[in-house]
Amino acid sequence: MAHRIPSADERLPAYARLRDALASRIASGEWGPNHPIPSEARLAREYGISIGTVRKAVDGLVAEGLLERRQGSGTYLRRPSFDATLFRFFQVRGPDGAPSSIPTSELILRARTKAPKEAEAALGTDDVIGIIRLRSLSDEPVLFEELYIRADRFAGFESLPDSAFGPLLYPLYFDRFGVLVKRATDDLSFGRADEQVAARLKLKPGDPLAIIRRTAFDIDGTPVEWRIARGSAAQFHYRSEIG
Amino acid sequence: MAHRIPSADERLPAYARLRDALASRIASGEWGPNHPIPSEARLAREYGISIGTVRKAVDGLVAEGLLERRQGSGTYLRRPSFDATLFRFFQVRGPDGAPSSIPTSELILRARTKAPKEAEAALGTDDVIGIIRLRSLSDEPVLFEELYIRADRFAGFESLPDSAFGPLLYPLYFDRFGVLVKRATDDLSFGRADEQVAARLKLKPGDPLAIIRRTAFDIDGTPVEWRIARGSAAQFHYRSEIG
DNA sequence: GAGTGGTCTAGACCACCCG
DNA sequence: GGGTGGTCTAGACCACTCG
Repeated sequence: MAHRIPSADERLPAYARLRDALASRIASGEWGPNHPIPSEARLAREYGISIGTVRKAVDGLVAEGLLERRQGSGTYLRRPSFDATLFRFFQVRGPDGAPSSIPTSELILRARTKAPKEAEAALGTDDVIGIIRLRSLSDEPVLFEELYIRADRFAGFESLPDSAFGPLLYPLYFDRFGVLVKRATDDLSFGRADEQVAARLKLKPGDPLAIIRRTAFDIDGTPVEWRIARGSAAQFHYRSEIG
Repeated sequence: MAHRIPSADERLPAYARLRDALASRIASGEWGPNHPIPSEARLAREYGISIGTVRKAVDGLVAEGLLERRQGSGTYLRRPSFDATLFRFFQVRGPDGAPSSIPTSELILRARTKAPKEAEAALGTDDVIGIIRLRSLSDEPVLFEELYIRADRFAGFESLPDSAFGPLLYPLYFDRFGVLVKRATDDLSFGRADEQVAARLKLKPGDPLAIIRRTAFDIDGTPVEWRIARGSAAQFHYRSEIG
């Protein structure tokens, strides 16, 4: 009975209170990426509830994608590994129909700046770091991306060495800044290329574009990144499963 | 211990075997839409396992969307009510920003026919009933739809009275033909309008189109419907949540 | 072999729904 | 009031991981 469950509505069931308590301990960064959270038996002892109830709380967090069980080893933070790549919107296949090669990323610009209106509205601040990237598959440009991340969460991002960047940003956010992107919303629409975008993507001005606007949220619900990505509509292809 | 759990791998855990057994009893139509399945206590007795294990099995089916618990009443089949409307891909808002009115549907054609190649590939048969609809919001045409459903699952569909049709087909499938659409895959891409589609949607030939191809599956995994829907790309808007 | 999560038991009491 | 699902207990044994 060591842990007080903080500020939880007393009427909530025990498993819900433990789930919330664990979520806030996770959000506070108490456990690193490869350090297991306390065992179920231990949590049961510490919170004075039974193991079955602890399991139900942990089940909830696992279902939410925050935790990951490893049998025989422990329960760990899940690395921010959900398939959030924007390439899922673009099907580029070789002549044999096989999925094409590994995406690459060319960093065009990175600087502390004032957010454009749309990004400011999404992030709730205009103090941001702006990033412009061109992303390619098999040396063919596919996506032109403009990103803004909150300066208060990513202090020093501008001065990271280029070598720190891989094709994916979210692992970098996590490893260097402790920002765990938990969810994102992608907004898809359709438009036409202006001169700048056309030049970057090797299209003609006026060519049809798929436009994706994304807002990504931290584990505590704070919006930490806003981006707009543009790619040729001709290459656009998206599969959505429902049910 | 009344029920034999049919042909289940003996090595599977008890909850998994019960889950599969219940799924196949559901698929066989043993319980109607407003008839509860046996209570948890009863299932525990009949299958010779404990209530906690029954709950875990039922939890799985609830998570899959097959069942729905109603506290104090029982556990029921979930009506096929997932939001599968293709209008979710098209944002049509009034000048005040409010979502626009109720979708309407104009039935243009309905006949037993031979499926086109793509539909045959998806359905595994070319013996189908074809349906062509034009769907509108606020009297403005938004979607031009071409559907094919398996003739063996929808015997007599051609001769339903027009009055049987509402804007949504899946409730009709369920109520009249016992076909419960459990999941579907939507494939989105962009293309250009041909003369026929342009005329129906009040566009110009060559105008950009959003094209959605859907395959819908029965509860037992059989593909029962394939459709292709086209709408103006300018109105296309889709929001996807990930995480 | 010690510790972890995975499965399972055989109950209990509660909140809720409905006839 | 009787039956239902919702929560919870206090254990058990197993399969797995890792030092």
